Amino acid sequence: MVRERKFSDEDLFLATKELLLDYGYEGFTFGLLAERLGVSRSALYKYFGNKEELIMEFMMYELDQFMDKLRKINDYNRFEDQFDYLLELLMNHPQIHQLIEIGRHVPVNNQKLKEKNDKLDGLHLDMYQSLVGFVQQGKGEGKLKPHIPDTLIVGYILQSFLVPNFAQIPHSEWVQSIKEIIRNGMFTDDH
Amino acid sequence: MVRERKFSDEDLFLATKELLLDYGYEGFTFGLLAERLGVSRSALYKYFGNKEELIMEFMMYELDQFMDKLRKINDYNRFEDQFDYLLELLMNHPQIHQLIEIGRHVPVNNQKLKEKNDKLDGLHLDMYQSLVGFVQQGKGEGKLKPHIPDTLIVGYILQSFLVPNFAQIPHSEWVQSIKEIIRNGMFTDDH
Amino acid sequence: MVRERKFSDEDLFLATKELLLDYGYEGFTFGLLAERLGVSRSALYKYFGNKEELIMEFMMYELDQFMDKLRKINDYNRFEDQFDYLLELLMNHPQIHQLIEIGRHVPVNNQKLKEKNDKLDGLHLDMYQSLVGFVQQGKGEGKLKPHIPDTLIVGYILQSFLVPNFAQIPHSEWVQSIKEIIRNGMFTDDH
Amino acid sequence: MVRERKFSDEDLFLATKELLLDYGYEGFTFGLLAERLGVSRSALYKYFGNKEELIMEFMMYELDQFMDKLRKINDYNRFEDQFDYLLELLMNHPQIHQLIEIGRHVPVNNQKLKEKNDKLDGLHLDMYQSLVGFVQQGKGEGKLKPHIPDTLIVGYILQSFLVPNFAQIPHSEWVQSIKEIIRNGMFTDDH
DNA sequence: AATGAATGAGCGTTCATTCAT
DNA sequence: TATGAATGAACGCTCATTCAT
Repeated sequence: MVRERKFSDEDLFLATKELLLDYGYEGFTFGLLAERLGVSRSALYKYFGNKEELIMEFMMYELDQFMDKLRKINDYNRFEDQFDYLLELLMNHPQIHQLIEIGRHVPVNNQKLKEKNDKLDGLHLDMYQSLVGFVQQGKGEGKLKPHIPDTLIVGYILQSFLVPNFAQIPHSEWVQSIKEIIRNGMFTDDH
Repeated sequence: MVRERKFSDEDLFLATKELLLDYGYEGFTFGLLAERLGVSRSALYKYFGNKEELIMEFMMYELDQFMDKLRKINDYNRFEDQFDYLLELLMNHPQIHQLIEIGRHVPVNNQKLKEKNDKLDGLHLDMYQSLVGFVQQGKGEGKLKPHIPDTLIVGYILQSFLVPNFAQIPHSEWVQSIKEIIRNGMFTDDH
Repeated sequence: MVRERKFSDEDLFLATKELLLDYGYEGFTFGLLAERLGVSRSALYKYFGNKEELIMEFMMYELDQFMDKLRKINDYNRFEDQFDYLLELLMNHPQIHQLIEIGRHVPVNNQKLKEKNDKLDGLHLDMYQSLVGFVQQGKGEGKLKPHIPDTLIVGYILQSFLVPNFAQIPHSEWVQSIKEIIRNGMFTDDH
Repeated sequence: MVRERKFSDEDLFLATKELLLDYGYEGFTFGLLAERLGVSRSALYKYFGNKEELIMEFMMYELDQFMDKLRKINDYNRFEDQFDYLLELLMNHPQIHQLIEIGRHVPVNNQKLKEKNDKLDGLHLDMYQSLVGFVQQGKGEGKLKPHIPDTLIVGYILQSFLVPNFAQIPHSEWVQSIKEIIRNGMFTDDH
């Protein structure tokens, strides 16, 4: 009964993700996105009322997916296992932190957007609490140093995956090293 | 005899720095800069052919200054002292990494720009090598774990200062904790 | 056997009228009209080639209806009765003049439209002549001042109903006053 | 020291006036205006922050000029003379009423605009009061019929000059007839 | 007959950049 | 050296219009 769409939501969200990471919020334009999808700029407005809305929807889509996986951290009882699971997860979603930062740049002008933003904040909070919960479990088990602020630990772990791997170190080695730094730092023990 | 310039390079670069950090690359405009300097937009074109060039020049200026200080790391013989000096330095230039990231967003369109970009890459390399030298000294002294890639160590240290301090942890405590994570990780020793 | 239309011409023209009066020619959009009719925008194109055409058709429909009533003016023999009938009629179609003005804004781009426009002008002429006929009858009966141009009299009567009633004078009083001005002017007789 | 302007404010306001009358508020575009002035659209933004502002400024300019002349109505003592002066004035500014109506369409979004709007409302009020004063003087002198609402008299006089002169009746005759209708209506006295 | 998908022209607006003085 | 005037490309967005089902 009707023409077939030239692009799926997945296509669009994937392109959005790449462009956002490459150009940031300001640098992201409908022109860029439309070009990448092979459609006209105006076509995008059929699905998203405006730029903010598009990015908000994308953020929710992305965070939703991430949260589904993050919540599975509670399938593990021991902190060590949770830690392994978390790092594995972050490895596969290395830019989640960066995306969230970009999301903070979205100006919230109207009611409709405000609702989306609140929903997004909710997801954000979920994630944060999930991670703080994990940190506290670690401290409770005596595994994490108690005097380091929770927020620093959380931020640090997220940030770790943003270190650019210029020298193209093989992935597994890179991750192993990150894990080790997080666990035991960079310094040897004989100090 | 000749009219005096209404603004110095220092003024200009300082304003540029603040604006870049506040608004990002896309948000940075000649209008903002001119306004802050109290001159007309077109006046800026006497000194910088275009926006990219201006930012490139600024980057070089900034990196140059930073490198002058970074090179002083060699005034110290012991790795531990170098480490302390480096962290102190980074603490006072927390945005150096961020600025470099912004610099990466500058599109390189023409030859002239390409030359500047290469020059900047050169400085970048200097900095990188200086830091890698420091890392190797640390490894040589048996202080740094030898199996962690040099580039990861360098990147990690730089990145550390970008973890956002949302919870407003006092600065000295925050820095101490960062140092400790870098040195000895987040985990306790009883493992 | 065939699918039934989801909206009648009457529905459509009524909606068009309201929207035109509310939003003017520029503010009138297919989107608004489609929404009010509960159909898709593209459905409208089955019946009207384009926006201008639609408005033209509407104008003709509207003028036709009005003319049917206006022609009844000839049911009356005496000018006075015709005058009363006319004012009554205009009172009940106060926007007819306004709609005609809006109609003038429609750009006539192509041949097909030009034909419609000519047809509309024809109707317009009918109306005009009908009114001029009325005026001449008035002059023939010695009721209307012979030296005032026919077209001014016609235009004036039509225009009278467009004076905005900002002060919310009650309708009957307003109309009575208009009638009086038309008949005997604003000035008292003692001059 | 600087390039010469390609158009004066007078040029611009004149073009604005014509376009507003031809196309209405919605139909008026920067593209149209720029084209008529022979400059680029963006050049206009040097002088007017946005469309609303431009139209507001124009309105004030236009009303200011009109008010300067309207105020001179008080140079005359007798109502009859005032009446003659007023009609003469309106003849030379036939669209003033129409322009004000268009002015009402301008959406007032921000503070700066609100101020301009208030100023405009002030001018508007001046004009209205000036005219109502004139009407009351006429009633006081027993020249105007006391039972016709002031606002209708004012509106009617303003509206009179909007009757389109399709038949191209010579100007002086047209005006004389309008005057007569206003004074003594369309009807002869023998009724 | 009717639909949702898509396009393209145009709008208001911003901004880097060039021009003429 | 510095300026205000002007341009043109691009942006976010709207809407009449066409397409394919």
